[in-house]
Amino acid sequence: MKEGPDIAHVAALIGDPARANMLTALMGGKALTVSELAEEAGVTIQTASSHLSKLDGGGLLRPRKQGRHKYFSLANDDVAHVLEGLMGLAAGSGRLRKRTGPKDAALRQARVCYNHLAGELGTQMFDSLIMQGHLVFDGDDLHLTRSGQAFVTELGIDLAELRKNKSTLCRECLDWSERRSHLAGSLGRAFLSRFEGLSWAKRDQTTRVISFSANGIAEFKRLFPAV
Amino acid sequence: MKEGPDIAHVAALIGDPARANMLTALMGGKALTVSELAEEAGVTIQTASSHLSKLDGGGLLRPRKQGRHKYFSLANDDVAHVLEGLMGLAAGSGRLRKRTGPKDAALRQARVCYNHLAGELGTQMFDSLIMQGHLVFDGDDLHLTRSGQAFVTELGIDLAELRKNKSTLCRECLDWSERRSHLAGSLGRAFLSRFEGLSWAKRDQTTRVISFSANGIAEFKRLFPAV
DNA sequence: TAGATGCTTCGATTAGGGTCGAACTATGAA
DNA sequence: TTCATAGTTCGACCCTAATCGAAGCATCTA
Repeated sequence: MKEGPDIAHVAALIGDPARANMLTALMGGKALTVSELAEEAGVTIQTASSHLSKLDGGGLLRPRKQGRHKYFSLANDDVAHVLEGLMGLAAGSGRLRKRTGPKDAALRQARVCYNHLAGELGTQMFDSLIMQGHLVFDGDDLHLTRSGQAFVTELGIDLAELRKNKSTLCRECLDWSERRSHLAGSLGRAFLSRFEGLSWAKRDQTTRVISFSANGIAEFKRLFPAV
Repeated sequence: MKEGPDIAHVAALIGDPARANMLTALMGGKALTVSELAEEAGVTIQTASSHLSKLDGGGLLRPRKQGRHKYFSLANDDVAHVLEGLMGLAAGSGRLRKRTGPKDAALRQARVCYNHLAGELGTQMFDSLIMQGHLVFDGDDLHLTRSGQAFVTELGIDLAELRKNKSTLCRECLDWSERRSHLAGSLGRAFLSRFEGLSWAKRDQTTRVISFSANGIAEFKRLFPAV
């Protein structure tokens, strides 16, 4: 009847509670096994298996077999982007899964969004990088300037290694809690893993919260002063 | 079980074919009545009414009563943004509702995305505005420069009037066909309606196609030269 | 007031899909 | 080879939600 892509099918895939739980869990960035995702979703392994094959069929996931384990992660940044958008809508219409608790505050401050830093600190980092001229918009794309290249290298990130990766280096991602952009792409990932490597930050394994050490937050504020 | 917004509920709302058809129709930007939407979705009026109250309850729609008619439009740009994102995913996974036909080509060239110009011409306009320095990124937000203000005023757009509106003036919106940004926000709307006012462009009432006149396309290319 | 039109509500039907138990396949360990 | 663990497939059950007819409410026209 109508032209254009079949939006209902994808949305229906995300629309089942069990599958939505799995996808939300995968927003943590870590690849998870079928059993782990079953646990997350609160269903049996058979059910989870069925859901995962549907999600995979819809192009939302990227499966990888390793021995007798099967790992799933989100297919790409676009998927993560849409999921964040949906979270924004859900949060906007005032529906939270649980009442706002202390954990939510932590989530708002710093959380992982499919591998990179999101929340207040995420947007602060993004704004600061722009303001310092390390990152500029080139039309629609984000571009790391010469000064930016020096900056990240100084921090101990291997740019040459990152560029080998076929995925985009810099990319903006909309934050559902902040309603502002933060940095995604392989550079976004690299930042977060560097913070972890320096022991500035640590991911909670079950929630998506990222907790910074006292020293870590100080170093962070030094590198990325608020605008 | 998990923290964060209830993504499944919103996604499930979009995930029903009838509702997805309605939302897609509303991406055209025009407010539509219950009966019109029922027609679009291919269901009876009762069914449509039920669907619409659910969508409204989920915060996706903005209803307005006018006499014995009830008009619905999308609640805001965020909703349109998520829908475009979903279309991108659906298109990416190779699912089109119908085989690609001649109408699709027209859709790719210029279509309406919830009120503003999308497609090739949309991204061309956006890139051109950036390149000419009429539009700049200010952190995460888009900003109309002094030269840009002169530019749009010259074109006959009343900026003072637009600013009275509470919604954002400039905003970027990701295009599912082009995978690039185009201009949304009240300025984006104003551009499109100005093009219509000047008889440069005309919207098809049933599809989302925007057709430019020969003169219109010439003026457009003059104002927004390709980069 | 009477009639027509647009929409909502109620109730009954029905189909699609989520769920899990049980059986089966595949990989790894001993 | 034998056992254990991870995941898939099959089949049956069951529940939600989409659907529409019929009746009711609201608004406009004459």
